Amino acid sequence: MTPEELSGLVVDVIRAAVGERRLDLAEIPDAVVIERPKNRDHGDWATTAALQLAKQAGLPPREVAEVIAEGLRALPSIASVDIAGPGFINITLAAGAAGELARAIVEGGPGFGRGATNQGRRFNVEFISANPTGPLHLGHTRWAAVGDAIARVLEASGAEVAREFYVNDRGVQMDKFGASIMAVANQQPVPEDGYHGEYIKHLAQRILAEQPDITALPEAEQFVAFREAGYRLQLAQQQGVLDGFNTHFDVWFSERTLHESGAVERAFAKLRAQGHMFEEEGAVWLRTSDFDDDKDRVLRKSDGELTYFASDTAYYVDKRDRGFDVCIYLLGADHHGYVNRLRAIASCAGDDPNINIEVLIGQLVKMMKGGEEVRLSKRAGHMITLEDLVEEVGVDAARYSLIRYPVDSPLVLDLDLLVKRTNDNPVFYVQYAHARISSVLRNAGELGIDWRIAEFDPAQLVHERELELLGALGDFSRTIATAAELREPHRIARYLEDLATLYHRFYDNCRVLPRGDEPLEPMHIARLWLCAATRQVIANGLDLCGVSAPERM
RNA sequence: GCCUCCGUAGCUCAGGGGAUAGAGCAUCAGUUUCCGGUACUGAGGGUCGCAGGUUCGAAUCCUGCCGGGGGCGCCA
Repeated sequence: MTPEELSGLVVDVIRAAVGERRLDLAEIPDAVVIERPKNRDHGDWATTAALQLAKQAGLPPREVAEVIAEGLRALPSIASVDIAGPGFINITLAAGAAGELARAIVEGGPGFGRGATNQGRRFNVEFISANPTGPLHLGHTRWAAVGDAIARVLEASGAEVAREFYVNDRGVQMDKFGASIMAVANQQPVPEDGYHGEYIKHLAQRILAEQPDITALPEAEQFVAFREAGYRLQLAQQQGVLDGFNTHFDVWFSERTLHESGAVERAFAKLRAQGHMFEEEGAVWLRTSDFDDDKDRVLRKSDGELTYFASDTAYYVDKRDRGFDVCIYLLGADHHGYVNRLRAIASCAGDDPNINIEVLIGQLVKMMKGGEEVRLSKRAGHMITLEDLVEEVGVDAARYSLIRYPVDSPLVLDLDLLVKRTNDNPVFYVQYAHARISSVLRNAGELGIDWRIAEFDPAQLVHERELELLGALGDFSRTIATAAELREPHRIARYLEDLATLYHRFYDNCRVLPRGDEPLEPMHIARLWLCAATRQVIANGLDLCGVSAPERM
């Protein structure tokens, strides 16, 4: 039985009790909270329904619990019900009912655990959005992993999701970038405020190889040619690297197209109609201070130039025009000052900033190697890039370790640890469990055991370790739903680590395959189903992290 | 000055108002005729930064302080 099914049973019992006037409730809940008790002595599952409903029922929680417990005890799939503490209801399932979950998981396959809490909602998840003026650094790498995982988790909750990368291909930084490449190509010193990385030299060399006559162009033309060629090459570099990082964007949105397509004018028209635009000192402003922002923002400077803020504004309006219900932004902590102004944009556009826009702020990433912090600097020559990290630890370890912490906690990656193939390294611990199960199932095949077509008797699963494992498996759906709702994919990783531990404990105590010349018993088949179910959940969970589930390692 | 994040075991960190606050590492002590020991079992280790408040109940929510990271001024 899945916890969702159990929740349904509890609701049925409550409804019946209300019908018989044993409970007096104005409103019967659609579902109740079903949790695994921390202490296994308390049974398979627990619900706080009585505590939640006591006030409404006008009864002490324990009396409400007694009514619910009585109804549950009459059900054949429930072995026993206890009331504890202030009114917890602890439930132990009948032998076969708990084990049926393994069948549901195996039959559910890759789709097991998915939910519908976000069915029908369209999300735009924007992340990284680096300038196309250099390689992606470690901060970008965190967003690549986390943003993609958030998108995956949202999809698993039924949502339609677009992953979007905003390309800042307009403005001063692009010009500095172009000027830097041109300077190097002409063997001149790079401007003081330009880009100095080694990659600038490589870009210059490639462009010179492709366009040998480029330095013969007049300076103004040459500058544009270098800038555009560098842009094309650098963007392609970022795209290739992200592709290799298992992060695939649906939309690469160029800031230039925002201006060329008339999106800026459309956005301005909308904001003007909403009544939040005004002119002062020759500049055009958005009155964001009408909302949470601490001051008004300039859209068009007095010299006629559009500000970066104007692009942000038009971009948001454009996303909403494209039909997204919720626009999620992932920004680094160094951009946290943008939160209020972004939310104010939504408000000025007539949207609800608590519904249509979400800005997630992530703390920055540090990296340790040999006990020393490696400093990051986009402008400096010594830059730690996504490729550097992947080269050292691989895509799986990189993604997993970036995902397994809440984004609002600062992250320190210990490279020396991440290359270890031991269980200090959580991704190996989880992947190892998957490989170990795969091995057991392979061995079953070699013994001629086809557990899939053999009859599965779930009542065979009665060992304490088996029930523990089943309980954890049953928590997977709720973990996904919570991770999606809170935009916290790290919960998936933590869940997988707990699940792996419980699998190892089961494996240590419960022999799965018949030994030597032992006959094949129904218990063996049942345990193989449990193994297969566990492997499926681990694989599904790793997929939500964008991490591979190896059958051998 | 204002904003924001953090403060939980020796270390790195989980813990969306619920039962005795958890995990990994580290330390110490154990476990294997045969399915992957890259595993498992046990022990020690805590005024959950401090003080108030909200309520049946607070590590969790609110306020104030202390300590630390980061940010903010027609810049991109």
